Amino acid sequence: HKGPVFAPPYEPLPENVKFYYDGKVMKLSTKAEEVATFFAKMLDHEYTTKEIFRKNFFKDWRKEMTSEEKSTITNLSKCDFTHMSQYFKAQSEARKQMSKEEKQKIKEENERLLKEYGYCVMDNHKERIANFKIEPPGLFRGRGNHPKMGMLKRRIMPEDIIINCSKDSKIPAPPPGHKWKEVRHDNKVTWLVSWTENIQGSIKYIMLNPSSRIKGEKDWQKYETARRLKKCVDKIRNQYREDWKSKEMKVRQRAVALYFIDKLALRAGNEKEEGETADTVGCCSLRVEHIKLHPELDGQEYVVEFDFLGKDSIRYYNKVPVEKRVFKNLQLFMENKQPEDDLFDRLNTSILNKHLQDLMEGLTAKVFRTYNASITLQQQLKELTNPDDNIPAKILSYNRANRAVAILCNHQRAPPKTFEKSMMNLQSKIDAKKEQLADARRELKSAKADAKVRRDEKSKKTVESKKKAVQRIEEQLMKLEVQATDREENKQIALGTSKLNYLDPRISVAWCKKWGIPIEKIYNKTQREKFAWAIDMAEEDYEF
DNA sequence: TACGTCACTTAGTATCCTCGAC
DNA sequence: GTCGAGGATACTAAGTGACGTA
Repeated sequence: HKGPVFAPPYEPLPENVKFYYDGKVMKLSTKAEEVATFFAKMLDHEYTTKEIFRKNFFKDWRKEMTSEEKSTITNLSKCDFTHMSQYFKAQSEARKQMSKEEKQKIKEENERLLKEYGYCVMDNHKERIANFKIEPPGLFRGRGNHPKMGMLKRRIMPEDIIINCSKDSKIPAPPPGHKWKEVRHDNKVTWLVSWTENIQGSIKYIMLNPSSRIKGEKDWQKYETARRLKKCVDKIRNQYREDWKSKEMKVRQRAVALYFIDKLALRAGNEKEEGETADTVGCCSLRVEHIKLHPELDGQEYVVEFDFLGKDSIRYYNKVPVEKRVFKNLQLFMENKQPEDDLFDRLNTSILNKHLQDLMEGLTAKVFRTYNASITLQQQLKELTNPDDNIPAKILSYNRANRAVAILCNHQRAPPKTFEKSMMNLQSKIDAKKEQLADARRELKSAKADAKVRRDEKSKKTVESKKKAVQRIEEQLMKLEVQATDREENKQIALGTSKLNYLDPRISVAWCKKWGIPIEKIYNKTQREKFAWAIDMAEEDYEF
């Protein structure tokens, strides 16, 4: 491979773009100016109003200032970035207004870059690289209530980069005047380039595209492990139900946690360093404050109410009736504890996974998510597909099955910004269609009356054609209404994540083959590339 | 067993691009 | 031909889990 593509160097602002401090123009040093532009570019974002963001930003910004600047600029509220912000807005507007030729030129440059840096050769195969561009400097945007939001993500230099390539290959050349941090030849790992990021101190990697052999094989293995779980899941379920009665607290907690992971598809819940990241939890890290026990709720017995922030600070809210034994155990686990105490104080993911390893080779907590997602898709497809339906209706059924999985896995999205508007557009289409239908019905009625009087062939024919028109409009109306329901149901649900990461693609391929649905209706180009192995492999009788 | 490091998968959002309606 | 909605893609954060060491 040719190594990474670095972020373009900073281009100082034109002289006429001003920064003001305390109402007065101030010329910033290049370094300080660059960081200021990061903030200016985000000025419209809610982030820049948040106390933590501002504090972190200001602290890191000051580190980039000259001592003179440092002594002048002491208060972020006195900084005026609006002129800079306007400049960037104008720039992006200008970019949109560019001529076709200019746009074409940029496109060609991108293609050239992709051609040169976007591929590597692994085991004699040319493979696409996923992210060959190094992340540019900017302000860290954590998700949720992140304590480090606003910190400066520093610029990555060749001197930060570790190159991994085979011994006998041509070693990528660093940019002129620079050196790599290290060149190594480790064929036990899949990454080509790595560097350490300065916010969390974690390592970032450049790896291959999902279409590559190495990723595809891994993906396939993942689903094979989930299929092995299918064979022993009944035994495991019986086992944990037995364990609810165990004399040992640790075993009981393990069994209840596993029940949640299995039934609700919760994530494992590794421990996190406090204060380093947003406060989110998974199953093993649930705290007492995250659940409420209702001996009875809305006519159901033994209901557990979950309310916590999971990965990416996405809220998990669910009221679940559980078995009496689970309920009693939870009461026991919560005895004499504070809200901020761990629910499963004798348990962590390492203990749980060691136990799972004993039950089945290669079994870990996350396998349950894959298994339950895929098995749900298969069942739902069986249930929802109506053989007599046409292709669009069958695809709707597929989406419904997909949605059931997304709900199980709690895959959410922010409602699209244009959602209300597009919903209103659709509604006005529906209203118009309804009026059209009323008109058509009226016409039909008068045609019928007319035919009764005249009793001739011509008026009979008119009745028939008016009848057909009504039918057609009714169908169109129904379609629109289905579309509206579909969109409404999808408002806050993201289907993509489960499709890409949890659903054995062979189930979908088999379903397409069985019902004569073109695979392109289910998977777009990228997805077909990623799932090429499954499209090759699965026949219509494939069973997960 | 606690802890840190490392490698890899999973995740939502921002931005780009395409295609159909007008 | 223009415009905007929505799908595709790019981006990178945030998880999981293995492993080595004390």
